[in-house]
Amino acid sequence: MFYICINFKYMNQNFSEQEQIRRQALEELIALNIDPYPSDTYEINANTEEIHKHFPQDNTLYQDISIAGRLMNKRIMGSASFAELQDSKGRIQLYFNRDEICPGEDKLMYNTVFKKLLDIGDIIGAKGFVFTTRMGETTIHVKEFTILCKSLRPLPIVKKKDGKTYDAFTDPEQRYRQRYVDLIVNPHTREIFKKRAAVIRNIRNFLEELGCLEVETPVLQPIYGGAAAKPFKTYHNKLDTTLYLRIANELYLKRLIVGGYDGVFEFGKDFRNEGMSRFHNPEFTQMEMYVAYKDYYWMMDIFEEMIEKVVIELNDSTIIKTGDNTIDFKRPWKRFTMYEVIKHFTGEDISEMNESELIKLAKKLGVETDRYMGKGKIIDEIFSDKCEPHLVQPTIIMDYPIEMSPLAKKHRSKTGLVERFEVICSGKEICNAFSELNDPVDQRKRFEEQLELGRRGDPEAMVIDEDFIKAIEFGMPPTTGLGLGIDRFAMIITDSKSIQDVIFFPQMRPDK
RNA sequence: GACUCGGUAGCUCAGCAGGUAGAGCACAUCCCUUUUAAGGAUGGGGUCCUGAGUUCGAUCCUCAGCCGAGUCACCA
Repeated sequence: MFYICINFKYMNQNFSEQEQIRRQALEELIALNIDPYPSDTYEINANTEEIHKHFPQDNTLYQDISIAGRLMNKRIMGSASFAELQDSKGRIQLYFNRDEICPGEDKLMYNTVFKKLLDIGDIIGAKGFVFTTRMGETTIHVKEFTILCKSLRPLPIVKKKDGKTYDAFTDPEQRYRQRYVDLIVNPHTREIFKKRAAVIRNIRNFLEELGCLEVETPVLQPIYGGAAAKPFKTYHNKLDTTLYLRIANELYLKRLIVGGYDGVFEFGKDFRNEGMSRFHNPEFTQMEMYVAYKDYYWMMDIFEEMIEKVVIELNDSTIIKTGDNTIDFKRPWKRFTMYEVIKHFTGEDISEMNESELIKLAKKLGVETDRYMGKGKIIDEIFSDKCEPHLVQPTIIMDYPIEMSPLAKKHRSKTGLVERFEVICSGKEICNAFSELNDPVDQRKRFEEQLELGRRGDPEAMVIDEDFIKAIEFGMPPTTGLGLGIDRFAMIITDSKSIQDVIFFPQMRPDK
């Protein structure tokens, strides 16, 4: 009669059979005086990547190794068995032989501990030597193993053969909600986040070499500003005041330029209480930088240089395949003014148009407008709708209408425009930059125009930041600033379809 | 927010004119001293997303809800 002894303790707790069995194995280990969660350091002197890199060529190496990782597979063949160990670098096969694990009469470590009590997902340490099996696979001949952590939940087992993947753990919801499982089981996911980290590291190095100071500014702000967006609102009890989670870093970073730094930058989370999509997560990472005594032309050059360098560093080439597009980041990129690019894609010269003519044009082009949209916003709509999606290669679009850029400096020669540029790539904006407005009188006027837009109903109109005006009344040197969406850029670099693929824990509805 | 698709075992999925479910992997028992997604045999495992309705009977049909994915709309 078939019979499994399941401990009563676990019967009524809604554990699945596999969870019950693992909990029982845990108890049996304890009963055998084996600590399933030992605290000592486990000394390691090899990793899977190194072994695979050097071993078959020089088989005198790795004859006395100690390695640790997660058990990902077990193939028991009687008194000789194979398993797979996964560490942070990759995987390697382990060979277990009963009489070597247990040289004496007592075969417990092999027959019971290895064969029965060790499960896929457990973390173990192994000591032994590396050899090549008859099948030609580099393998660790294990002479001794140690349980470092018992796993109580079964892991999805992804298998591969001839480049085909079986039983892949692919359900996006589960991958995002249980990112730890995704990371264990899908090596590609770990690579994406290493690349993301490398993007940030390379940008940071570049900016430090440029002489900029990395700074941190408040996330909790009494007045949000620096962008057109809806904020998250929160409350500080002791101060009895409403605070907002920042939507941009801009106004604080410019205060630091007022304070006398020549260049500052910040990698920061910004928060926008708006829709979510594969391009939008409520919290996202932005790098903003401000450099004194420079203008937006200088920034265009520096940004091109920085991105080209980062792409080469990560990719060994300036060419990146992303989605259906092949993008070449090689300098110099094409540069157009906004009016030029609109003329190019719509055939319309809008440079002399007033608001009502623009509304008429938008209608003609099938671009929706709202009552509260000002001239700048309508132009932006036309651009976003009719031009942006066509711009695949990195392209600098410059000289924006003044109405949609309340923090940018008036253009030195073109009336009605500001010295602002964006870089569009793969149909999406990846950065936004200007010659910063440092005329406090003009700045106050611009804020007031925003108030007017707010009165007309624009939910994203900016509010006046009196302290910021005060700061620039003390005098801010001519400055150029730039914001780079790190998530969006990481999507391009890692060929990810969704922003959720480049954020470890994307925002999800609470799990029910 | 609108539309489309989906939610069945730990994982990947099948199923059904409406008669309370299947496969592979994983798991368990036994056999097996170099196997390669995958040795052999046997076996256990499911509130078929939730709730209501239709029905003798619903995993399946209807309605509502929850969650997710994709497309579109807005912000980066």
